[in-house]
Amino acid sequence: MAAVRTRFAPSPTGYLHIGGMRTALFAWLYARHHGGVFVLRIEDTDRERSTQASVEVIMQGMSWIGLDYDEGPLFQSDRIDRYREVLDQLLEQGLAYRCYCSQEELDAVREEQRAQNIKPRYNRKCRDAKNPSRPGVEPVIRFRNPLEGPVVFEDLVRGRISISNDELDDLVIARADGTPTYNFAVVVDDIDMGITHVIRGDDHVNNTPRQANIFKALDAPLPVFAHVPMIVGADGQRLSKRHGAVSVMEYRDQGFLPEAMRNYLVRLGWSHGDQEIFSLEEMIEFFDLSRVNRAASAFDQDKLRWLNQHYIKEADGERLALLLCQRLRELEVSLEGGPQPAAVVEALRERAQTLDELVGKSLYFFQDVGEYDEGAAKKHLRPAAGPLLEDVRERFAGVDQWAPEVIHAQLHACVEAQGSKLGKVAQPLRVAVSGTAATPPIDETLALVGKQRTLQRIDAALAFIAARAGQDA
RNA sequence: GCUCCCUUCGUCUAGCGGUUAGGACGCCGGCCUCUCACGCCGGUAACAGGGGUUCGAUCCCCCUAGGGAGCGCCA
Repeated sequence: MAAVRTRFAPSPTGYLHIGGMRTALFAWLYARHHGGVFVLRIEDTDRERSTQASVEVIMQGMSWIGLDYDEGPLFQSDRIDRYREVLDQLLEQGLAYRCYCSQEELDAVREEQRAQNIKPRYNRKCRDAKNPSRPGVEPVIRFRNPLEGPVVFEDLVRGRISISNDELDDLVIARADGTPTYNFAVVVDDIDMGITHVIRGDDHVNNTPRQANIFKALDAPLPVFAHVPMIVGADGQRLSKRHGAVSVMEYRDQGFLPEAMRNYLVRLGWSHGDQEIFSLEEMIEFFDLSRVNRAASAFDQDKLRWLNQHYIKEADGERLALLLCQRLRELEVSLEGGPQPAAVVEALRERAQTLDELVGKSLYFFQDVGEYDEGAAKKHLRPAAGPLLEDVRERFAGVDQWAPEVIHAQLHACVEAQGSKLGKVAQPLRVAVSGTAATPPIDETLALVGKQRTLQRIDAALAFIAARAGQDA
């Protein structure tokens, strides 16, 4: 049995789309599962729109999510000579022909056909003309598609698909400038690269019969196809910017972990029983194209966030600390005099769904509390909290070992002495020290904030309470 | 318009002729508790519609509806 060879063949005309990333994942997993070869091919025959920058974006995206390739990146633009060679061969064999029809003529024909409610198709004017050439007109090359009979191909996710040749027309395979068009270049490439399984988005199903005919014309065996469904937005419409991020790099920037993204993507349109969490190894072991769903699936940010949180909880602490520091630096937050980033990560990791959130919740450990959260201050920094804060401040001031257990003990001593409850002092403290009403356990939080900063912030809160009392009076 | 494809809770999905139609996210309760979160427990919610086939259809066939894609000298 021939080794499996799959490929990912994006066109470098912008960002790396989430749907493209998932297609790449599936193709990669299929190859890895079968111990086969995964090829990266850049489809840049459209020189107008292709850019080097997008090539880099594609490669970054793949490496971020952990997809390596065994061959490539191969560029179609490097293979122009090869396409020309095949084109000549087809011309010579009469399997393709030159077409001199002008754009205007073609448009007119199409318009006419649309008006008659029939499928717009090339009228094959030049197909059998004895001498169609016109002076001064650079011809395009068209494929001489069979006129009748069915075209059949096997699709691992959809089963056998059959279409009649009389639905197809003689597509252009080379432009007037001699460059090959997509449907032709893919076929030549897939043949030359020995691709056994063509895994791509299902927007290509309708192209497949045309391509199948070219495979036949070239006397090459048909690969197995697998058309994976599209990813749509929450509203069921084609995914676009207005649904939020569509570029994988945006998700990285928003603080998603690559393993979360990968896990989310693999489960979108594919399943292995009820399993939701997959390590890379498990994905490779279990992945199978026949388990890929046929219907389009909606991108669900909430589920992605849930997975991301799962992986944040699981991730190596040092790695997260590094990511945290990196982001704090970008925000120009100084780590000076603050707690160990790794300790902050431990305190916060199960409270954040993204790295962005983690960073947002960690700010008060590293910099002064600016404005108090309005609701929190209103509720907790009230006159009644004054005596408690004063008492606990005094106790804290006398402490040598600034550690959670010690803080905890002092808190309880205070509560007892004041005949109060823990919440009555913890909440005001929390607001004083973080500006918000939600933080990790208070003893842990205070330990991380540090003794000096805690005392200062209690003082500031006391001042705030006093000022407010003055205002009310 | 023509051709092809798709259709199970709001969402991702399991199901492969006989099930109380299962899980996950979300949502709603509850427990835990100094807040938030985690965790745990419980709940809400689906076979697009109509015909067949069959003793029996979510599952097989047909039709309808809805959605998507293609019909380029884009990929």
